[in-house]
Amino acid sequence: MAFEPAPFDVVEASRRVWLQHWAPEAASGMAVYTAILRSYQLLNDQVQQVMARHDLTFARYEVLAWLATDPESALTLSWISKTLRIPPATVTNIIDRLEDDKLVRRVPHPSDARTTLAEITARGRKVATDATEDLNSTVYEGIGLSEAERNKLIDLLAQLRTSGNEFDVERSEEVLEDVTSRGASKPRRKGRSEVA
Amino acid sequence: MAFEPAPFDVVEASRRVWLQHWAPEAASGMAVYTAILRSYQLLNDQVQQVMARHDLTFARYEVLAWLATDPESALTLSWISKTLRIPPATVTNIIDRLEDDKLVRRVPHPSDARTTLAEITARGRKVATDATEDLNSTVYEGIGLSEAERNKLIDLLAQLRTSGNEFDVERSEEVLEDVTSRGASKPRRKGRSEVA
DNA sequence: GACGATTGCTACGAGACCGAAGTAATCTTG
DNA sequence: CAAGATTACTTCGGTCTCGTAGCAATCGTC
Repeated sequence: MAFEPAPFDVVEASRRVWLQHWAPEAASGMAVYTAILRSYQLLNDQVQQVMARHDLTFARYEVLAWLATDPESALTLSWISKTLRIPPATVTNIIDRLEDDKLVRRVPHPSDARTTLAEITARGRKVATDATEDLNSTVYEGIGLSEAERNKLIDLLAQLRTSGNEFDVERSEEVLEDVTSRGASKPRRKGRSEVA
Repeated sequence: MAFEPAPFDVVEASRRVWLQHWAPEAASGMAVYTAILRSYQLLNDQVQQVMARHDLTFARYEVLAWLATDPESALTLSWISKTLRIPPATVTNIIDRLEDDKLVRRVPHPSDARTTLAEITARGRKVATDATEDLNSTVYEGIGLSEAERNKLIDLLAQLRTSGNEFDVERSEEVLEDVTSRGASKPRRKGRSEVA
């Protein structure tokens, strides 16, 4: 289960191969994708080790963490599917597992009989908190860049995501205000659970 | 199969949640991971669509592409496993599938009876070339950043990977020279297939 | 207010992925 | 040169994932 370093920098190797063997004009794009892929593998491996300690997968944790910080402690399955970009069938499976472990409960939606709410249990909240603290100290705080470099990286990736339409650029700001105001005393215009 | 944008920027939303609800000191690290994850999802989706057109998965393509540019047209399974960081059992499975499709052939190693070489076939080379051209034009050339920004991004991710020991930093340079000289007339000190 | 379109979720099945254990060949060390 | 350790690969079994199809509720439109 230990993470073994590759014998050399595969991103740089690929870049050189692309420059001399394939298409030079695609080399930087290829290197971006490969660098993102391998950075993802690196971090994902660490994340998974943390998740294993809490009997979770990252997908299950993600759902749990969003539920834990939701003011209603409940979200619709379709909201989860769209926001975390998890196919509906996979959401069903994830909620099934979380329910098996008593971390979440299915609740019918009060006004729309088609939709189901996932509601976090006290036990689920505890697991979410524990796993988050573990993640924070084990992985997130140890990512090896300065604060300025991290912000630059986050910014460049935001540009990449924006240009690739990874999220609804038009409406994002508006929804973000709503998310940010959670827990504050002022009433929110529209419940998060209703966004879907 | 169409890629649906998330309703808002989940990276930025998570960052705000971390700042106000969890641990502020872990917020930038969390945002880095989430940004990498979602950038990966964005690009991976595009890559997979290309792969599907060529009856490949990305893992199978990656193996094929390395074989296609190897001077011997052959690599040991263990080299593939270590370099592309694919577990041995998965390499076996990948080579099985590639062999089913006649894109690759298993060949015994000339001097070590334990090791097996995967050798690319003419058909495999054609598929690798077609898929690469498709990938280049469909995904890699269309990544939305300037050349300077791409290089900055590649550089930051290289720092991240270096600090996380994603590859053997000590020996990487030496091996890279070897990789780069492939196809050149001068004899290489040591065959790539022998690196393992 | 009825009917077609849409939305929300689930059941099913196939495939990718990979940990662990097993087999076989090679290396190491005395 | 004979164990014992190591290396290379495969087999097996389990989990996660997700495309497709189906069902049920709701919405939109005339």
